Amino acid sequence: MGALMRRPTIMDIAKAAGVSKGAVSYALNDRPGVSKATRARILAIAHDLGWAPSSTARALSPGGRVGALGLVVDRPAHSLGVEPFFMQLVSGIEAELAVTGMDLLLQVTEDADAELAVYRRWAAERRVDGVILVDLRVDDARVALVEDLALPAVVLGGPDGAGTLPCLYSDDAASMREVVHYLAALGHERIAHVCGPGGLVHSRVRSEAFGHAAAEAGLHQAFSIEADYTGEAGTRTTRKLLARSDRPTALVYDNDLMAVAGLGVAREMGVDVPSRLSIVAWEDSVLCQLVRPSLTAVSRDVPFCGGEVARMLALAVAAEPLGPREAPRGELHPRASTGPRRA
Amino acid sequence: MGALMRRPTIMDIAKAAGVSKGAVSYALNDRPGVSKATRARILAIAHDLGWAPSSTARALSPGGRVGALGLVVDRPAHSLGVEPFFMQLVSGIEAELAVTGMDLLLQVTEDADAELAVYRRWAAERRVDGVILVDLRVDDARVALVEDLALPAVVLGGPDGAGTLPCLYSDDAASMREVVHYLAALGHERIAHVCGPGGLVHSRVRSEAFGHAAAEAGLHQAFSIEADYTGEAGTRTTRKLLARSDRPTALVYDNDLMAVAGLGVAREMGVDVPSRLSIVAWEDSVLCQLVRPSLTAVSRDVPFCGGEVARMLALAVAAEPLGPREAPRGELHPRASTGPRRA
DNA sequence: CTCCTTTGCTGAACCGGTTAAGCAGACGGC
DNA sequence: GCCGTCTGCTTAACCGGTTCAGCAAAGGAG
Repeated sequence: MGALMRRPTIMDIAKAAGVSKGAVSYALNDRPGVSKATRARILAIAHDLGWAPSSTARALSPGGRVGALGLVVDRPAHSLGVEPFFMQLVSGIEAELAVTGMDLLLQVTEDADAELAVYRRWAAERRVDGVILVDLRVDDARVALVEDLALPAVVLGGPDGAGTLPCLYSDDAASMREVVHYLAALGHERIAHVCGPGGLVHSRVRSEAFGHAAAEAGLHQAFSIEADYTGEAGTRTTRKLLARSDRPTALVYDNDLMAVAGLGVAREMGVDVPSRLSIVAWEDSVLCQLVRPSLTAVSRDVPFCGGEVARMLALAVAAEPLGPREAPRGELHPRASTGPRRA
Repeated sequence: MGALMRRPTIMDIAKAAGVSKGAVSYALNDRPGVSKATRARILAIAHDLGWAPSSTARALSPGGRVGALGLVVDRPAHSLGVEPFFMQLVSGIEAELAVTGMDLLLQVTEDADAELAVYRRWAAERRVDGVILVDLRVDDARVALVEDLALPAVVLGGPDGAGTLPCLYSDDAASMREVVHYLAALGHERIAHVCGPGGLVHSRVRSEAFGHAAAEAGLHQAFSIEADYTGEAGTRTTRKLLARSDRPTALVYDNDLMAVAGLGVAREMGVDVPSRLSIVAWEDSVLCQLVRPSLTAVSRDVPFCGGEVARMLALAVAAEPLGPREAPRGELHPRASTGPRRA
């Protein structure tokens, strides 16, 4: 049988077909330069030999692509673990990449500088063809860096602060208006918004939208309070809010984790949800559906966004011009944690 | 200034230093063949030029490493999102890889065949130096495949079913005995164990251990019931269990997600936790600490396991012989969801 | 029949590293 | 003074693809 121990190369195919390396390359890449018959013969042999292109060799050629995209997640490991958002995003990205046979490099970093270092390394070592930026910050150093490195990138977020980079944004302000009007319609006046760090663009957008919507609805006791997305912050902040003499009757949390924490605190402090306190979570997830009472949540199709952003990045890598694109906005899913204000 | 637009190569360094490519390579890789003085000069120039090795070029050389490890996660996207386990594992792996400058390729697949296809592709295209196998199944086809492909791999799980592959296992049986004895000491006799799919090795190990420990403790009404790790399965199974006339007084869940779902069902059905029902979750996570009552859980250091398995894989890639290794066992963290059985 | 174009292929350079082989010069032993 | 060895470097092949220039043969136009 003369079993070939090493993986077959195009040279092996060329010998078997009695043609040159070049001809094989043309045939395998569907490029002109070989006759139909020769192409078919080469493809058949390649298939028989179980040939697959060496990603490293291919990437080495001038203009060659690595066939991989990168995603860096810069959040403390423990909070990250419990947030469905990232894995949902990742599975959406992967579903798209699977189509094109590309891969995803995932990196978890502990701080912003480490994240910048990763992009620098990826660019220098040619590890990826492009990157996806999430959790856009105000004056985000990453935007300037990837522009400077000429590393193709797409921002999930924006469009403010995305610089010249293409981005996929959702109209959080509109969703926030929906939430506020919903709570106002239920009679709530003292509403608190537990938001994420002010350094995050989407956090800022939501807080501003919250303020505007509340003013529009004539709610003068509504306010935002900053937390950091972790369960502990949710617990701490909620305790403080519920201990006030002018206790809010409704709370809007910027993520599901803090909302669940808040629900726990309410229970602990004997504040019944939803009769005494209404709770709305921003990201929806199984979590919101599992706890009791189940949480009213703003739900968006995260896997879809992942796929979309991957598609956009593929275009950006191919140097296709690309502007900001809008994702379907998050929709409010009323569940058991919200109800009319009791007198 | 003569700014160099393209990334510097060793050829650029060689020219600047007035030596050959080979000398530069020796210097940069800390290999003999250049004098101390020349080495220092070359390193300085490399640093000035901001040189970084091209991962693709390096990988192309005979015996060259790609500098990346692969992890495939084969679970439905939505359940995966909420389970802290994977992200914890990933961040542990990354922390280790960051030291050596390697990368992690993550792939999420929807079924076992797709997972096998990924390993085949990675091996054929030389995308990774090795892979980490999680969620070991009984008669796992992946073990045979990676052995066949000569793709270095480490199993997180086992040691049964890991074949000749090195593995990192934890003594789940011992942890399960601890759980059962703890519940027995609280007076519980009717204990149900909501386990994962029987096809998973660790699921089977835990179920058997549960049965043995219960028998040891003289609990003849203890039994395991299979579910699939999703929240819905947790909900459904718990409903069934709590509706029985001989309702269990304690439930042990094989993951945190199902435990949280179970807690919700108990609340819904008016079964108070912990006075009427005790609940133990297997994986610990922020989730267990956030819900009310907080969940008693078996906690293991998942990030540590991730780091350890990455270290082991690095050794396996370097063809160092490697046997099964034991991870610290999961420890029971009693919280508010367990208490003495009430008459 | 000649000239020009197209088709189909070959040969070789190239990407950016690694590494074996070769070689000049210094140095030491006897 | 001669030989052998070690040091420090160069040269060139090689990894597995892509791609450009070149070229022979076939086909069509005039």
